[in-house]
Formats: sequence, C-alpha cells, structure tokens
Amino acid sequence: MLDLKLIRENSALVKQAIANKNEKANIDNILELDETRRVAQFNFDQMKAEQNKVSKEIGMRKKNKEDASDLLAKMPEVAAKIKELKQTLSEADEALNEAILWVPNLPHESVPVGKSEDDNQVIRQWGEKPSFDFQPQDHVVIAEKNNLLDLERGAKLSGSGFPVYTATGAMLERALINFMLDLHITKHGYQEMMVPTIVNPSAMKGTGQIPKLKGDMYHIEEEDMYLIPTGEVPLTNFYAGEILKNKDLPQKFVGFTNCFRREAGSYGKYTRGLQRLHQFNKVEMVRFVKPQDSWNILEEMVQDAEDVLQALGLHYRVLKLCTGDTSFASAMTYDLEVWAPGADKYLEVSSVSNFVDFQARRANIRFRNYEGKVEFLHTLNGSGLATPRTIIAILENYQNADGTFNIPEVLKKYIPTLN
RNA sequence: GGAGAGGUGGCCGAGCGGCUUAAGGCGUGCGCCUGCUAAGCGUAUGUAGGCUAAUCCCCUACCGAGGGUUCAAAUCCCUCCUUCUCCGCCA
Repeated sequence: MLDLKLIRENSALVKQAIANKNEKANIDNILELDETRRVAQFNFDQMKAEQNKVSKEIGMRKKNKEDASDLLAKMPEVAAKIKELKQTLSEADEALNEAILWVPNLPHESVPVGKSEDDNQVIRQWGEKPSFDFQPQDHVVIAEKNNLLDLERGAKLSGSGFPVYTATGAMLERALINFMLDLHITKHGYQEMMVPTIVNPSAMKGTGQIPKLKGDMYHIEEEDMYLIPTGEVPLTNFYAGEILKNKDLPQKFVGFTNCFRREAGSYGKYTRGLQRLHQFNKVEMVRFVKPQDSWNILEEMVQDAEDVLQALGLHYRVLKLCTGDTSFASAMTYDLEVWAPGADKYLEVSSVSNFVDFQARRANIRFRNYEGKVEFLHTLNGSGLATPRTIIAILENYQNADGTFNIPEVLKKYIPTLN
C-alpha cells in the first residue's frame, strides 16, 4: 500500500497515477476517512489520558488509605465514554484500512503511459526466429505425436486447464524445473525455498492479491484459505511482520511451486493446449533489498530470467509494460515473451516486477538500516520461468519435419531415459 | 481430534489487578577510566500514532491476536492462532 502521508500531501499525483493504471481507487474518500480517523484518535487519546491520570490518583489514595469515592463516582462515565470513542476509532481505522487496500502502487516515472498491452515497449530481443523447410506444427500436435500430454484425461480428472503430462512429457517438465532451479542457485546465487501452496488471507493481502484479485483465486471455504496463484505469495510473505537486520539484506529466494488460477472471465482468449491453465508449474524468484538498490536489482532479475531462455536457445523479446498493463502492486514490470513458431506468436513466460515498498508496507516487512532506524525494504519478483509456455516454445522451436522434436542440450542430463 | 504446559523488549528472563514510565541479566551505542587487551564505572538503547522546527519533551496504543470484566489489565474471564510434550489417526 501507499504511505498515507504521500496520499495526503500529493493527492493530485496519486490520482493521476491511478488513472494511468486504469484503476479506480477513490482518493478523496480516503482523505476524508483519514481525517475522520485522526480526529477519532485525538479524542480517544485525550479521554484515555484523563482516565489514566485519575486511575493513578485512585491507586495512590487507596495505597495511603485515603478516601477516593469522589473520583470513583465520576469514573464510570469516563469509562463509558472511552468505550464509545474506542468503537468510533476502530470503525474509522477499519474503514481507512479497507479503502487503502484498493489503492494501486504508483508506476515509476519512466513507465510509459498507456492503456493496454498495445502500448508496451519492446526493449530488446535475443536470438531470432528459426526458419523451417516445412510447415511448423503447433505444440498440441507435437505433444500428441510424441505422447507428452493427455489433455482429455486431465479434463476428466479435474476439468479443462488441468493437463496431465505423460511419459516424456512429465520428464521434460521435471527436467525443465530442475534445470531452472539449478541455474538460479548455482549461477545467480539464489537460495532455494520450498513453500506451502495454500496460504491464509493475510498472506494474500500482503502481496496484493486481496482484495482486488480475490475472484481470480481458488478459495477453500472450510478453512478460509487460498491456493496460491504464484510462488510470489508465500515467498514474499516469508518475512511478513518482521524487522530484518541490516546485514540480512539483500536476500534472494527461488522456489518451485504449483500455481492455481481460476481464469474466470478469460473465455474467448486463446487457450489451446498449454497456453492458459488453471494449474501450472513455475519457478519464482523473489528478492528483498534495500530501497536504494531495487532499480538495479530489477534489471539484474530480468537478466536472470533471460539466462534461462538463452540457455534453452529460444528467441525472445523483452517488453517494458505501460502504465495500463502494469499490475496493481507493481511500480515497473518487464515481460519476457518467447517465440512460438507453431502458434506464430510471442508468448509471455516471465514477468519481472519491482514493487518498491508497496508490498513491504502491506506485509509489514522492514529492516534496520545502517543508522539503526527502521525502514520498509523493497521487494521484487520474477518468474524464472513459468513452464507451460516454455514447453510450448521448446516443442515448437525444436521440432523436426517427421513430427519428432529434439531435447535442448542443457536439459538432456535431467532426462533419465537419455542417460 | 483429545489432554497438559507455554507464547513478555535484539536475546534470556521476572512480574500474575494500581509502587511497571515492563525488574534483573546479556548484547549493542556513546562517554569516562586504564600506557595494549580485558575488566570496571556512567549513560543510553523498542514499534506505531498524535504534538512539534525537531530523531528533544509531552500524550496515546502495543507484553501471540481479538473481545470482555474493572475507576484501573502483561496480570482476571472468553474465543481464536501458534509452539512444545503425551495420546489417537495417518503419508
């Protein structure tokens, strides 16, 4: 969330930023709620100070065996008044806290203003589109010919969007996950984490999925818990509510998790094969850094994700998202899009974001700086990578005329039947 | 799921209705002293909100979370979360 002081003192700027992000948070309402809350706080503090003073006096008199009945007589009224003020205060608090959760992060000033994905900027490309002397097939066809997927039986078990990876398909998926984890651990220095896939509402609030994206997630009613839409949630909330030591920063986590998304309302979008799933696998990178470092780290993380695609030999491009396409909690986001010759388009396989102190404020993650003062830290995350579309790209880029495909060199040692 | 014992400041740990503005210790910062080091002495040392020129003072909240009793709650009562031990169930 945003600093209330910032909203108070720069409301025009905040309003403009919200408009640029295609969001609709009501800043005037928040300013009113803030004012109401501060008045309530003031009234409560005053009355409470009075009560503390008199209560102390009563204690003194009783200790000295003096009569305190005159004070005692008027105190129930004060206590009742305090109860009332406390109620008013907590209502004001609640209203403000609820409202501010709907305010998105401010986009960084360098983020291009734009309405939709059409306004995103291509920053750079790597490699080039492969050429084929035959008509390249789409990944579903290749998967079928090589017994890699069983989408129908997945649908039988769960529904559409829940693929079964079969035989070499399963091994390829596992190989890819292990390869990516190993790369980030050994080459980029991340610490591996294995985290829960089901989290509580407070974690979801911490990273910004709640309240805005509540409907996009699977909810377990019995326990009031959520299936994570991304490893970002448990990894970032790992330090929720804590004050880290200066020497504990920076920290870099990488973790493999299943991800679950309801994808409600995405009917009509391109969903063939592995393109858009309810359950998929992802290796996620999360960083906790000092505020002054986060913009450099963002660039570094994009490179970490790019390394995966480069090692796999897949042509891709890097996009800087415009304000309208930058997610609720992010200040700046780069997307990596890999080329899929069968589908004849670029597919998003990674999203790398700097949240600055937005998530840290929500999740209350702070650190003691070198002066010993407590400060919110900055969080970043990036996919490194999501597997389904990476698999699509591998199959389609490495396909042969006879319908078979080659395994990228770096994955071979992870496939048991090849060793 | 059942029974019992806990959850206090950076850490250990006392307190179990008002003398706690949370004892004491450890750690840490600063100062003094000591011709090094160690020890010693003094002093400071939480987070958040308000007030303010101010990281001074002052006021308020916070002793796992939320309610309640009381003039007054770390302390009493209730609910929940969580840790440990034992039992049950179980991959």
